[in-house]
Amino acid sequence: MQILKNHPSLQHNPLSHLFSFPIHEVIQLHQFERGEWIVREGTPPNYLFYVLEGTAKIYMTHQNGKISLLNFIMPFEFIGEMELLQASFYSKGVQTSTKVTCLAIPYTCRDQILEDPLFLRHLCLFLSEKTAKMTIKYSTSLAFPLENRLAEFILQTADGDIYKEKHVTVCDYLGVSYRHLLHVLAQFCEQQILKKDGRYYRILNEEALQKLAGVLQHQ
Amino acid sequence: MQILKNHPSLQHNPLSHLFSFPIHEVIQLHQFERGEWIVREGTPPNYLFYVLEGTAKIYMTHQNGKISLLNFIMPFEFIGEMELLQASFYSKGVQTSTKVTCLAIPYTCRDQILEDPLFLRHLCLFLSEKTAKMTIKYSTSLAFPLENRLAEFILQTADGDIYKEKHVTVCDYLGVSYRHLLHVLAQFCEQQILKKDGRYYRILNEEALQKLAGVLQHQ
DNA sequence: CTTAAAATATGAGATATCTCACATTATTGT
DNA sequence: ACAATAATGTGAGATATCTCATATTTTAAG
Repeated sequence: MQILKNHPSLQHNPLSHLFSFPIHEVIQLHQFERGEWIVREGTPPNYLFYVLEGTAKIYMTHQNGKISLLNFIMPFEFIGEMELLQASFYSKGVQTSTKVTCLAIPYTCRDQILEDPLFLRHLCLFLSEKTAKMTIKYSTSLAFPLENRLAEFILQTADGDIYKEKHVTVCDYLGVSYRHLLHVLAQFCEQQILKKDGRYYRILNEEALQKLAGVLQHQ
Repeated sequence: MQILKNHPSLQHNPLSHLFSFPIHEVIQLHQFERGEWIVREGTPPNYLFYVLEGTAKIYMTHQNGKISLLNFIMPFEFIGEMELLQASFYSKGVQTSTKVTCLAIPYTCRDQILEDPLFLRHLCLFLSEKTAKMTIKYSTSLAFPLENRLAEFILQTADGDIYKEKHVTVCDYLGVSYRHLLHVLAQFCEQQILKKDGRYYRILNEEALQKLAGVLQHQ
């Protein structure tokens, strides 16, 4: 992790207008390498982060050794906001998938931050969307088999007609075993929906995927 | 649904201190009978509700006809806060399980409400907890079989050593089929963990349930 | 009190998903 | 360039969970 000083993003940062005090005096710019842990599971961070560039993954480990990939974090999302609000919150692990640049506001400003109505409203909106997405994930995970959820995931993450996500990541994300993920992918290939092309999969029949994903229909 | 006028709860309501304007001038007291729908799925409400007494259930219907019972709503929780924040939010259905009394703030006050820092902070905290709970539900639902999740649910809802939740509700809540729920309950009976007593189940071996629930271990 | 609707119950067979064991290929750190 | 680690791939058998069909009992509505 690296702290960038005197970087232009600091003066004209996208959060400053949410605060009534001169946030640029305390805000920092942190840069993480790919694969670094921004937050270690169980250890609350000392900053509220706001991602400017890059993506990361939120993980948690269960007693039985299973690992859940709870979500991807994208630019313009917060990290550490739940620990800021509730000191007792159990921190999930956050690991970068790419190089990540983010704004970092030290928790020492907690009281000031949590009194700014513009910021709080922004945070409410963020949390509301976060809840809504997680609720959808929860309910679809119970109501539909992998076939449908994977179809949606492939459509969401494909680059043109090429699907190339890492299996290990995907099975943590969709909450199924590696074995079963491969099994359903093989099924898609048999049905001529996908075609394995070396290390990638090529989408042969996008309509079929859309049909499978369509039944999830979350508004 | 009934609107109670001039009720003492209105003057000394637990929300008034969160607002900088005289909320008691606009706040109402609504009372719903058992089984009534406070919010119809897909139809945003016109009020922000705050439950004072009673409990309710949040439902959503999937394309394939499956119904998810997303959560129980307890006293001192909000209803309709997500629609208040995001007009585009798809409303889930909310049905009372008992008689429910709640404070109702008309959406016409939206702009005033969403500028009050104390209220916003309270709402952030509420949403943060809501997200955290849903995240736990999501990840445990994927990582553990019904056996463990049901054990926890029985411990949470039992009245002394008597478990008497409705099967239909429970299988919507835990996201499994009715058939499978009965199957696992029968297993518990075989293992002498429960004993069916007419319409109820009696807990014979609480330690066994605690052991099963223990592996969920969410901090 | 009667009837319709909801909830409970059970069997049997299908399917989705998991575990484990093991082999092969990338990727990464030194 | 090499070794260690991570990721991929496959088979076989077990288990969790679902679907459907059908019967009985309880609850709610008129």
